Amino acid sequence: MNNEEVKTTNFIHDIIDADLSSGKRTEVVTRFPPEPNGYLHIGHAKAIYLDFGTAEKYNGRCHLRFDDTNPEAEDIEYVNAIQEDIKWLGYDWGEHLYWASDYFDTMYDYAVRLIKKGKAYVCELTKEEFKDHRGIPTEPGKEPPGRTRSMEENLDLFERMKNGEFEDGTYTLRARIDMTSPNLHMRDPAIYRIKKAHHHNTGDKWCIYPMYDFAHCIEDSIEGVTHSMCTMEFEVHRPLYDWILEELEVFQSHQYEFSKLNLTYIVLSKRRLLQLVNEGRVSGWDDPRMPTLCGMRRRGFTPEAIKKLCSVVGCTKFEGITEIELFESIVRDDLNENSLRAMAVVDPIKVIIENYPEDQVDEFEIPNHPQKEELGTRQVPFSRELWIERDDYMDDAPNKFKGFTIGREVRLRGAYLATCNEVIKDADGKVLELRCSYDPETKGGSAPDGRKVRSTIHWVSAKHAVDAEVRLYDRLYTVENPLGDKEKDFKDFLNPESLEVITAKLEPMLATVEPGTRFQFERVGYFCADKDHSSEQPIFNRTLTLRAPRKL
RNA sequence: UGCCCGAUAGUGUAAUGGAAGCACAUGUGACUUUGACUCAUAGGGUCCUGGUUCGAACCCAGGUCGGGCAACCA
Repeated sequence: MNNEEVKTTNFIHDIIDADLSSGKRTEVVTRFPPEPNGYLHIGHAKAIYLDFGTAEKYNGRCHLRFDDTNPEAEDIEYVNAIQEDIKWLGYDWGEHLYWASDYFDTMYDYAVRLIKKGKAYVCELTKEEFKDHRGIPTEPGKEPPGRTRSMEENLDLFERMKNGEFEDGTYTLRARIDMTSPNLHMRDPAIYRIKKAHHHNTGDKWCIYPMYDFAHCIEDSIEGVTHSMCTMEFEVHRPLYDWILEELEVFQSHQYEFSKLNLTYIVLSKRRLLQLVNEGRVSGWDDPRMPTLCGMRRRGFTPEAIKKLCSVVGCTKFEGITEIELFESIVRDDLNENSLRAMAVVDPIKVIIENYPEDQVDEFEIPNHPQKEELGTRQVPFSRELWIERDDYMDDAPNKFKGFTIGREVRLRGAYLATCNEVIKDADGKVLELRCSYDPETKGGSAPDGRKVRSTIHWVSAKHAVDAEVRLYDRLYTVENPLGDKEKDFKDFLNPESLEVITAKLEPMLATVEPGTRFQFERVGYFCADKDHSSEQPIFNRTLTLRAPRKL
């Protein structure tokens, strides 16, 4: 899992190649333009990967630009979180951190320039009135009265809008394009509106703010962005993007659209994510079940796996839905390669090794990774009483079963071979403990006489075990596409078993690790020490189970 | 019944007029001190109808199906 993603190509890179070889462009400048009104999720990761990754591939640069043109919706609290998430993914914007609000003065001047060209006018229509004038897709619109206003009067009105002489909603500045255009976005779109709102960067300097369509292309142009990538829903806005830059006669940035990421069992709309948080369906934005980058980080997913996914799904204009299994496979591949092994028992039953001395303790040196000797070993204590998984005992087990059954010899991973002699159950038949005997000649887990055991199970010494809160996470929804049923709300498909909290028995080393450290608990799954994990209060989150084992 | 975009195995994506590949998923087998990993192996695809061409997934025409667009949001 390295930098191979930079080698990928796609239709936008084909265009860049052509632009570079034709001389249309001599460098590649991209930008990632989040609005600071929420947390970044894996859909944004695709955009970040494309924006930063493309700049990287062409030795260009990628700007981080906060698109803060709507003070009512935005909040500075998101700014740091967004930067942290981008850095976590491994990208660096260097000194190229910008704000749309940096350009408010220029945007105002540009608006005045349009008015002077007769390409913009002040419109006194209310929202509803304009809606009526705009018409519907199949019928042309009607010209608003302000369209014929003189340039001088427009200039005066616009300045008075800026000076705060009018209330919110009374006037807008509109581009004067074509009320009959088949593209609704070209029917005299609003480019400035009055909003007497405090802005986190510009304070109370402005009471008019530019609309996205006007602001975004100008931001791109000012920064010299050559290839401005966004998702498909902006495709119909592109004629307006081009129109504004052409009328302004400024640097012509170009917009390219790709389809956004969709994954089965995942919902990515900001509004719905907010609902989950507000209604307490999850513990917060960084709940490990959330598809937010902070949630996925807490869950134990790696930035490398997220980027690899973005690389593998590619970049096209086709809006499909990628199976989550692809991502899970990439995650397991990464975690299998890079996480250390440990032993933990999540559903414990007691094993007593009857012929093992009461006070004896063995320290076994067990490899941290079966295929990577260089990752070293660790000491794991063994004693007379152990915890093993409830699943690792079965009455009258078939041959294929890997675990104890009466009379069968099993390998205790890295320790000894042991045979189960007796099972003790309660009145309901629930297994309470196993009575076993071990072979002292099999230290380390192999028999001097060469006899084979088909089963190896994990264990934790009861005397040394550390109790930990372990959070077993599963898919947040029960269906592939929770938004697919028009009759039902997506929350109707919430998986009631998406979180199960248990107390597990850990090998002692695990209590001492730093929050965020990832492990494979052998034969159980991949786990990550939670951000609140400590040696006094160990907490682990399950990232994923191991690949589903074959059925018996 | 307006405009824009799209369609390649179950899913995602290559092939840019010259043998339809890859990954995930699925089936089978081998190996294993993790039922993991690894290895081997199998099945499965160009939306439809015409046209151009020696040759079409690719170019053209018409259709079908899917998505997007009517905030003073981004």
